[in-house]
Amino acid sequence: MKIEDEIKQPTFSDVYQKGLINILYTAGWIGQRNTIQLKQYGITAPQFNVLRILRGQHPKPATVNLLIERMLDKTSNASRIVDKLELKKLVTRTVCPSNRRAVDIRITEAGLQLLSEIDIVFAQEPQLRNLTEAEAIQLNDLLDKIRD
Amino acid sequence: MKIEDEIKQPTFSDVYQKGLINILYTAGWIGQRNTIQLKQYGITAPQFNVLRILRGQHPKPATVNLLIERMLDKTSNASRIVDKLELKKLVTRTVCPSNRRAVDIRITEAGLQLLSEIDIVFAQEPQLRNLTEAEAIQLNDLLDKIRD
DNA sequence: CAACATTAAATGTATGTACATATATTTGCA
DNA sequence: TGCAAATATATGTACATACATTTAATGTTG
Repeated sequence: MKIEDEIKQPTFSDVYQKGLINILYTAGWIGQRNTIQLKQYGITAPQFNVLRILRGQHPKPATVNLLIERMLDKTSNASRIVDKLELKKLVTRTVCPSNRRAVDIRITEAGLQLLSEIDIVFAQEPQLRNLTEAEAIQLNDLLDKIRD
Repeated sequence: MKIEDEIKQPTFSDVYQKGLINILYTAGWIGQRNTIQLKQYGITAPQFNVLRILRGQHPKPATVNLLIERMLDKTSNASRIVDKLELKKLVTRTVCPSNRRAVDIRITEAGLQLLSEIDIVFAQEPQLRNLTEAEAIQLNDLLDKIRD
């Protein structure tokens, strides 16, 4: 559905303004779908994001700093997201031996197991399925260009 | 900058997965810029969004339901965003005479004045300035197609 | 018209975002 | 060496998100 109809705004000042709104709206639309899918696994989208970063590092640990660098939303509070994951036994947190200011965060076996379950479900229901491969590449190029 | 470098993830499972992450990341990037600009006017992005909807209705009132319909994030809590705007005297809230369950929300003169100031600043610093008009149109088409 | 369902908004709770500040550790250098 | 600056993380506060529940008004129907 066209963005004009989605938010019931018949006109925009120009196509740039419209593009801006469209990115924000579409991101919210995707985020909501993700939230719903993740809910049945008892985690939120930022928690899922952190778990995937930790799996990428596994079996090496990550620090809070590394998580902040790689999170989609760099200003969010990684400490408290790790708190929640630790409560669910999906990650461990130990003082880094070589730098006692830092904290080594590791994904647990339970965390890896949970991610692999979610992977299967997400793979079965591919996102952006409406785009051809060429269109998906085009989209990536346009988005990268916006942030130049 | 390419999304691979932004979040330091050298590869993605496919170009669709990459596009998905790219939309979420770019939306966050835009949102952060907006937040910073709006901060000097003492309002947040959702509050700004609600004010613009109310200006679109002006001088007619809007209900909370209408706001929810038109907000970029439809699941957010419009009641409490209106609370904050009312405290700042940017909107008024009166019981709707024809349906005493509903509330008529109107933007005040101060609210209109604030929006016109922000408009000037935003117009001077156009968003998506790196795209040509043709590219912006292409982007809108791709995003609309994703949500089909 | 009374009882129940529906609708509109507000409120409660857990989590996350944004940002300032605090605490502990390490580093650099006078 | 000792002390200030820098670094790594945690904590506090205000606001927003997500969603369940509550309150009040309006519709509906036997």
